[in-house]
Amino acid sequence: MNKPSKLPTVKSDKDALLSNIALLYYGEGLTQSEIAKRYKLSRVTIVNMLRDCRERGIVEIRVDGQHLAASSLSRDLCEKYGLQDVYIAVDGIEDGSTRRSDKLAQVARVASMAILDIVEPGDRIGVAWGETIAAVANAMPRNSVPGTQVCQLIGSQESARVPASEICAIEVANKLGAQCHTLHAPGILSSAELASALKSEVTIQTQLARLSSLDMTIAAVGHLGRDTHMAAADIASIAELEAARHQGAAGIICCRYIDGNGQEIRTAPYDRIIAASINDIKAAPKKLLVVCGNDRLDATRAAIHGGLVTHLVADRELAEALINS
Amino acid sequence: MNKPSKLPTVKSDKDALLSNIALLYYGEGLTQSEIAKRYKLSRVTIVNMLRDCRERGIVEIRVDGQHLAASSLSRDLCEKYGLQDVYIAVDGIEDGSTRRSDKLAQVARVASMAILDIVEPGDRIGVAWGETIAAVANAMPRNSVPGTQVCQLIGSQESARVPASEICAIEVANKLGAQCHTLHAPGILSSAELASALKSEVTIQTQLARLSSLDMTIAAVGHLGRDTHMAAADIASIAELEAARHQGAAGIICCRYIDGNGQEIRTAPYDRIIAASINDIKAAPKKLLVVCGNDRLDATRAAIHGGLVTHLVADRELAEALINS
DNA sequence: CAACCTTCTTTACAAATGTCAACAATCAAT
DNA sequence: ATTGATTGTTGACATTTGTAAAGAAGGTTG
Repeated sequence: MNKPSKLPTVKSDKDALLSNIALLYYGEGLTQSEIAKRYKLSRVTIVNMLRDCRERGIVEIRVDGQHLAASSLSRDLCEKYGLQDVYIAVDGIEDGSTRRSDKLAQVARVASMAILDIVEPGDRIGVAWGETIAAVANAMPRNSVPGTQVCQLIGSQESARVPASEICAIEVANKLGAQCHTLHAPGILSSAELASALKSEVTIQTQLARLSSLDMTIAAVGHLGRDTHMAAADIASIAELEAARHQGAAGIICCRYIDGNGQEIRTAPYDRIIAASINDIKAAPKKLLVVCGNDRLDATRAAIHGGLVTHLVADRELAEALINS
Repeated sequence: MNKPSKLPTVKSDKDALLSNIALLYYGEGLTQSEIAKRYKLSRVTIVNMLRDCRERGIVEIRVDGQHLAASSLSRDLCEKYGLQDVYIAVDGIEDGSTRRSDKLAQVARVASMAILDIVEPGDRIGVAWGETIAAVANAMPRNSVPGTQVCQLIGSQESARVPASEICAIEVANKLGAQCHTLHAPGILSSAELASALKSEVTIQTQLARLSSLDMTIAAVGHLGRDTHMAAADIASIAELEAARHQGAAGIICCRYIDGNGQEIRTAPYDRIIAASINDIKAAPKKLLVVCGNDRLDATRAAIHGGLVTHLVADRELAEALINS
């Protein structure tokens, strides 16, 4: 009466089985042994299947962003700075003993949930570059949003600390199931002339033009200290950073200096850089800024004042500092 | 330097903490003890918090519907019957030893994932009534879809086996964060005259009118056996069911009889019923049918042939029977 | 046929988790 | 101040889970 085939194991029939087992475990709350009995498999197999489910994104565990942005601190910050949403990563211990990497990981994780809250189908999303952005890309769960595009905001550049710029963009795109527009140019060139020439190449021009019509940006903000990402990636020299600081630079966003009011400061290596402009960012209706660490207090305020932020993700200490300043 | 308040515990600051802990546990993969240490709480507290997170929908564990509809059986059924998607619940043991309640629970769980796949923001969704629908409502995770409305398809009626019709609709609405339009009338009246009078009441008329412009329906299909839901809920008598069967009724959907081709059979208690019409269902562009059990084979085929189904959720045995028939 | 790969099983053990009961601290309000 | 409710803690315990190692079964390939 049934088909004679013993095991109907065409390729992805396995997927269907995995999903069903995931439902029993995560949904119904059955124990692994119960499931094993039911399907006449060993418990070890069930364990492996469940791991598979998580790794392959068949089950997706996500945290509701609304709740992350629900604290009173969040609301206070929204009001004080005119932001749309503020998501706060709260790290347990107050005495600063948490390592920066732990803190950053948590901020990144919160950011990744915030992103899923903010992104809408069809959005064109600009992704910047840096330690923070890399952490965010890494933390994002696989969760497609139909019709999205991801654009790389900063030219490709190697850095000891961080995967290259296009790697970040591609990872975000993969996680979102988005089409990815990479920027086929280095982030920094040796002379302004060369940069300028490159920018007039049709292909590059097209890529840069796209950045002026973004729906959303995901960026971090850097400080001007000597261990800043700009220096670590050989984009700016220590001397240039020093000079920028003297001209009032309070922060770095998308490899561009901004002053305390968020206005752009076009000083070296400004014209050797290939990246989205401050105006490109400003033009996007949704602008997510992800920041971790009190040393970025001024930079964060600057970015906000400059209209470069609509949604903020920060750690609790920074958030408190923002309120109290 | 900081605010003097010892614990910034305004109402939902706790939610923010819960989310963060959920992220560490589910996202980062930290162990409960590690989290407890980090936040200086006891492990028991963490356990409780995580339970809270799940119960309150702060973490949401969902299974990707695509994978549920990925088996070759699904694809075969889509092709054979011209359906858009078929989701199959695969219960472990083949010898039929699985209790119907277990099987139904699994089908319902699969259905609830399917629903999340199918529903789009702004949809007006009709929800029918019965054992199956109740199970689906129960299995659905809390997952809001913006701008959705839920409409009760069948008037309110008590039944020993199943929570009343409006309860099902309301539960689905709650889970989807949808506005809920209940039907303020009994499902069955003692006479056609009374039913007719009631249907001309403006309020009822408005409610019924809404049902002709649904974006999606969620229904099950009943058989004509004597333990059918229609009888259990005192909507149709055994005699009436018998009569309907003689007139060729092959199934019941939304308290309406349909013949083997899915055409409506307007026999008793047809005109004493207050519920959506077969045409209302037919008019919806997305029609999800949830069925469990081989005894509904004919009824399911009938509903499909009548154009009352675009998406199907079924258990594996039924799915195989549909393929082999 | 033999070698090999993949997949699942069994067994065993260590670690993590859920749960209980009894107890402390805090806060509100009588 | 006493009472009660809430919230979290401790310690103890049984269960569940993750993981490793060794082997069986089936299919593929040279």
